[in-house]
Amino acid sequence: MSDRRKPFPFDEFEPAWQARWDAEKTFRTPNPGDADFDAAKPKFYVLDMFPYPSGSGLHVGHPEGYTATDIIGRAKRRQGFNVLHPMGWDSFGLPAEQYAIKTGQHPAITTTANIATFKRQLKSLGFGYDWDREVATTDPGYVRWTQWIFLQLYTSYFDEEAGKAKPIAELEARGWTREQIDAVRLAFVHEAPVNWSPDLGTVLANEEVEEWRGKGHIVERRPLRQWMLRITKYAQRLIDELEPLDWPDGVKLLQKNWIGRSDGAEVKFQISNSKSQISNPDAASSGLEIEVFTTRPDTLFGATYMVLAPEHPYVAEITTAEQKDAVDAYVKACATKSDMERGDLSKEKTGVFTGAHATNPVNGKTIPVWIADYVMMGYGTGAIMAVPAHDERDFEFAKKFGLAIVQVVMPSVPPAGFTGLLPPYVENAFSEPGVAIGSPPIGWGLMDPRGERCDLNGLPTAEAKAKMIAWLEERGQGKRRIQYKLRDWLFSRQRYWGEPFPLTWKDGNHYAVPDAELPLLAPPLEDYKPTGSPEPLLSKAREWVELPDGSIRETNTMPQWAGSCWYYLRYCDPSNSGRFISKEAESYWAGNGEKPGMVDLYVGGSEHAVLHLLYARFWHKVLHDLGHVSGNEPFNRYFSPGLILGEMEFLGFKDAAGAWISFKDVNEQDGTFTHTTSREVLQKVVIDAGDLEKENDYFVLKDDPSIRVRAKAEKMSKSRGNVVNPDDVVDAYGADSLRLYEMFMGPLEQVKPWSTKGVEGVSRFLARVWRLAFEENQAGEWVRSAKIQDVPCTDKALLKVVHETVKKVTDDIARLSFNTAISQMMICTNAFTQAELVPLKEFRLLLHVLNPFAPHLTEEIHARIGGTGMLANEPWPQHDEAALETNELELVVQVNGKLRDKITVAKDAAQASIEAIALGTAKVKEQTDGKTIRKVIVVPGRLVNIVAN
RNA sequence: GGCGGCUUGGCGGAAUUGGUAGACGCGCUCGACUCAAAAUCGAGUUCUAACGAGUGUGGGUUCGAGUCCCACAGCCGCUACCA
Repeated sequence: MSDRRKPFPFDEFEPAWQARWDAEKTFRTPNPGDADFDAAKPKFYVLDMFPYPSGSGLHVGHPEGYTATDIIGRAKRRQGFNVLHPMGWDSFGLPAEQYAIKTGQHPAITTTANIATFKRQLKSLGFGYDWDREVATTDPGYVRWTQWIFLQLYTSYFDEEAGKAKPIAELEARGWTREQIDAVRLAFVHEAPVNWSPDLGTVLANEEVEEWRGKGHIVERRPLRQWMLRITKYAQRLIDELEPLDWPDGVKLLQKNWIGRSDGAEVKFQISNSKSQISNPDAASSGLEIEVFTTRPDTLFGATYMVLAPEHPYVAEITTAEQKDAVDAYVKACATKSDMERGDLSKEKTGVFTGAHATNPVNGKTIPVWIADYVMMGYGTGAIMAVPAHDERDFEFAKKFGLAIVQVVMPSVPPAGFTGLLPPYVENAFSEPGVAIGSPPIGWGLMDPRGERCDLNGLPTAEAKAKMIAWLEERGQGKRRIQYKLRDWLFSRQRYWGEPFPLTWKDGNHYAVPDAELPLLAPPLEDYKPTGSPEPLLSKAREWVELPDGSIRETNTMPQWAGSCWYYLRYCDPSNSGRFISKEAESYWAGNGEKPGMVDLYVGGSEHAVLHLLYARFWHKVLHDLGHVSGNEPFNRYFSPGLILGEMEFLGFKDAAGAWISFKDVNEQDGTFTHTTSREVLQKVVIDAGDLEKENDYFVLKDDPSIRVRAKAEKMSKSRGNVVNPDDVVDAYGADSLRLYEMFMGPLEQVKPWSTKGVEGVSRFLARVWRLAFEENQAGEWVRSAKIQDVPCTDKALLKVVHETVKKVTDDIARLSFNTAISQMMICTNAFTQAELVPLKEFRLLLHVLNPFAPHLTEEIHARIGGTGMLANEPWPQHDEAALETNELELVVQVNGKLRDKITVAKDAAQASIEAIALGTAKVKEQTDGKTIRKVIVVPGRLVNIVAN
């Protein structure tokens, strides 16, 4: 590789420029208070999602987003902004800990080594980061403030009336008891079934379960005492305050769906034969009530049975003696089932009758109470009223167990053959909105003992819902309820490599560690192996845990999310030891208040579009409520780059019998496919793109259609062996080529396959730019080209292309449309190549706009052709509008919408004369011959369309 | 099942508000240079011999549709018994 002749000497000048940017701190960002800070400059905060420094180093997916932000940052800087573009490390995490388990090496050592590799790689790509602001979530100086923020949550509660967090000191002043306060803290202790993984030795958040299961780890349900964060209090604000943000609609929707607001009602059902009643038949009035949540209170007249989750606390109480054995067996079976088994939709509904009955509050009817695992304890009240006619799941269940089905809604547009009476739904449930019927059933109102009647008949679903809720509320039988899917955030882990909770326990109470003692760091352990029991790893360090005054430390640690929830704040003031961010820095980087968010542009993978972004927004809102930050959102604009897939591969072909024969080895020299299992050569076929014909998702060889070759791009992965290492690309083609290629592949947000040939293409383009300025002499040295001359540009067409390029590149950068910007610069370069001579001034304009994309190459050329200073410090160029103007325009002439001819007219030609010219051309006459001209449409500067028939 | 996205040459993709479909790059073909090759430079390249046809399929709106509307199909992503 090293003796391969380079098309331009990037291997010499790229490291030199990187060293110079480092030494001169070219991309250092002045903060308020610094000597070189200029308050008049507007701020621009462009942020990358910081990486987890894994052992395998940078992946080509990383530079995709990083190059995009680097281009924006460099351009904005030259456009007069004070640009904050920092980088850091999300350095807590499981892999370093698992490595420690294997080797006994402290995770900090592994982490430091990995960070060094990542940093070297990032620098080799020439990114203009302000490395003075580098942060790592594992730094003691950072942990300290992560713990401090946790204590802010711990010492706050959510004031429902104000709709915001407030310090618990206010409650203490009001004389609240410790117990009352602990019940409302934003960080609280909760005993609940959680996802425990014995082999990882930790509890996982619901959201993380599938990820780790997928990697082959065991995850089971267990009731454990855990720390939780009360994010559910912010559910509504997390929806509402999303609205003004400049995020992709898809991501906003994803967050909204995750929070999952449902509007409905809570309805009370009286249990008519709970044990307490059975033992004391007179105590009917104090009978047990069970609340259900429903989004369709309008269907209450159609509720024919009730279902409780197997874990529902009243199951044991209401179950009759006859049903006890069956119920116990069912509950036990559900408890041992994994979530996966329970969630399997394809399986049949199961359930058991409890023997109990409930009274439907609207019609006094007695309905049976069942338990079934299709009702979840974690959502709503863990109990439902079943309306089989109007809910698919209830319908399926009722069918299976022979329960009554009563229709109470009919479609607004009755189906064909509808008689007007009730054809009980026999095929499917009708779950869409419609019109209420049978609510109440005919004649029923007269029989109501209290003379109360809730008549929904004839009302459309929305109105029927509202009326029913009002009716229930009036009688205390239920109330409107808004339910969210979002659950409180399980915040504790039992790992070693995470922030310890700054808390101690004494006599069953928890206490905050005093601020002066932060950061509270975990002690080194000799053995990092999980204990196998849910006891946190830190509990092994007895000396650390047991304090002289008899209290003990909390031994849980925080999840990896903790550090990434606020790192964007720390970059604004990374070394402040007195505050997590100074007031001045916060107020400057938060902006002028026109926009809710602090970060102007946030770029990072969509795998974080729900959790990380939601968690960071939650923390930011709490800090905002407590007066620590001025805006209520962290990220104004968010953008996620599309995944880069591996190179397209030829995977196999179909044999005569139609069976897929897979092969991995294609000998490109003789074009033979080798069968992977037998290793014998099956057939000789030359694979050549031109020989292939597309057919569905595979290709057919033109001369032998029986042989099919499938081309497919797949995710990069070690097991597939299609991972591209950025270091190799930089070695072979240079950093500028890698940067440019990743931006040229296609729209930033799109999923796209890697192509080595594509890298060669952009590398050739950069070489062409280089050769505009230099030519190689006999000695193999690059000397200034004779074509490049410091003379005024007399070539109007060339001047036009150059200024079009300045304009388009400027616009495209703002639109994040880098692929089209690059294409325009290629057009410009081709124009220079074909020109007689290269006028220096115009050539410099190209270098200026190419600079953010290919910073090394452009700086090198600039310096070698006598430029002073660095392009990076030059103001951004402006295009000359006059150069874009032309005297003549080419117009398209269409007849009936079809292109027939082209005409050239003066720029300011009158419409009438354009029409006359268009109608007069030979081709138009030919097309309109014998027809009547009905209409002539002239679109100025574009076309003429003649309508004739 | 639900929600979202996508579908344009041999390939990646362009067409910002409805106005020349296929920019730019890859690949391929031919030519120049070379003993030869690589590199480089130049010409060509949607399909079709041509008339014409053509942006997943069928319909609609419009002088004009890749772009807007309706229906359908295929692919990808997320989510999942959320009452």
